Amino acid sequence: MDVLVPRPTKHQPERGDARTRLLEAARDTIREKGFAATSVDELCQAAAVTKGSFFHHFKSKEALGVAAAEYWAETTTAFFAGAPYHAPDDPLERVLAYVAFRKSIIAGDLAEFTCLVGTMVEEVYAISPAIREACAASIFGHAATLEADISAAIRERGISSDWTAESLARHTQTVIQGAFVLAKAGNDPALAREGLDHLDRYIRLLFGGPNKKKARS
Amino acid sequence: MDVLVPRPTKHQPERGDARTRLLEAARDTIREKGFAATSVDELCQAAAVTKGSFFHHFKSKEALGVAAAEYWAETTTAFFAGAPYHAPDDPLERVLAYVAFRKSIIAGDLAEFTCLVGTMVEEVYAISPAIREACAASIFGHAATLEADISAAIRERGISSDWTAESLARHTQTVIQGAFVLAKAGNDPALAREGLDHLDRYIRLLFGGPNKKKARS
DNA sequence: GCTGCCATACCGACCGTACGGTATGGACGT
DNA sequence: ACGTCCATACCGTACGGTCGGTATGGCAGC
Repeated sequence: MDVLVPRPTKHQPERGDARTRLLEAARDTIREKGFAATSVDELCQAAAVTKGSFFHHFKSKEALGVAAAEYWAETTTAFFAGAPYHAPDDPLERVLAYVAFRKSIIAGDLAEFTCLVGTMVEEVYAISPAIREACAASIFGHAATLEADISAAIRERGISSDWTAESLARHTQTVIQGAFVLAKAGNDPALAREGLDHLDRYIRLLFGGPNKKKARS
Repeated sequence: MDVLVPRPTKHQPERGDARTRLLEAARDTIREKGFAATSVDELCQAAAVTKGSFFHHFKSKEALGVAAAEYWAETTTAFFAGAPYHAPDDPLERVLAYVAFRKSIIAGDLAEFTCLVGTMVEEVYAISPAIREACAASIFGHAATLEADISAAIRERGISSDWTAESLARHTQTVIQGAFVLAKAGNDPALAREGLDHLDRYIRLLFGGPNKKKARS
């Protein structure tokens, strides 16, 4: 339990520097135990760095929280940009493929698929505006990546809607975040997948469900 | 599964007994700062009791968390049982009235309308099974109160569904919990109301397609 | 190419305090 | 007289944060 990773002593070790290791440890530990219940010492141990190193890279625990949220935003952006749901030609199919993809990655331990920034913002929204804003940037930034496809789907299908692409994009995140809460409460990932099924059904109904005629404009 | 009933004392009848005051302080403080970031001393100060009194009523901070979740379940059950959304004769109207009611109480400060057990379970699901289960009982117990109306609506409208009343009832809580997460991230209650609008639209679509928005009846 | 110098990265002992929890005893109703 | 309820004083420790220090690598001057 003592030795985890041989510490690279070079200055530019490929993605293996102490700062990154701390951010990864923060990501994993905070997702499991929450921000407040995660101690600096614990993070240092998990990342195999010392406290001196921690406070060299982050001026406070709160700063680590902000950096962790930003790191989360960066890594998830890259992850979803490279995901296969962008393949379909039809924009609505891309949106539905996104939902299916989100559902497909809900597996294994809860802390492996739940959302770091959703977890963090629940507990620190009132006590740390800096962390709250970093979490908001991650969530709403990710939601924004769906807007183009939703807008294109609205246009292509000639839907007349009393809702906007922006609003539906946000709602996907609402359902996903809520699905994680119920999965945690019930300690069952299937509860999260269930929420995604309803989201899929909702989107299909919005874009011409059984009783809806497609009105080509 | 019986729950200890807080008994009134004659000691300081005007303020309620210490146990109840502590539970109310816990409800308010934990909703704002989270469970881990709320200290026992802080709770004692807010409830105007001493630490001796705290540990007389609760054997540990974790036990207080469990009791707070149970207290939340009791008070919210009573609150929703007395709410006006049960009035309509039509079961579907009752379900929609529930959603509208949930939307209507989203106002003011975030900590005034967000869900204690949803907040708590996000941060303690992995470290306190007891609290997690108490939160689960509150969430899923509340969801279950919607099942009868949803089932009746399915029966009455004669729709064939590939989803169950139980599942849709849970989904209402998924959307509500997720709506709170986004509202906290964006620091804006309107984000929560937006989620409820989508939920309303989804339920209407499920029960017979493009019903226009309910005219004020 | 060695030397001196500096910035960055990292180390680990240490500090003040605030934390959860305990021990003990008194007030009060029954 | 006894159990419930509450108050005060206190304890051990784990917390976030500090500080003096070392190791490494880049670079300029010569």
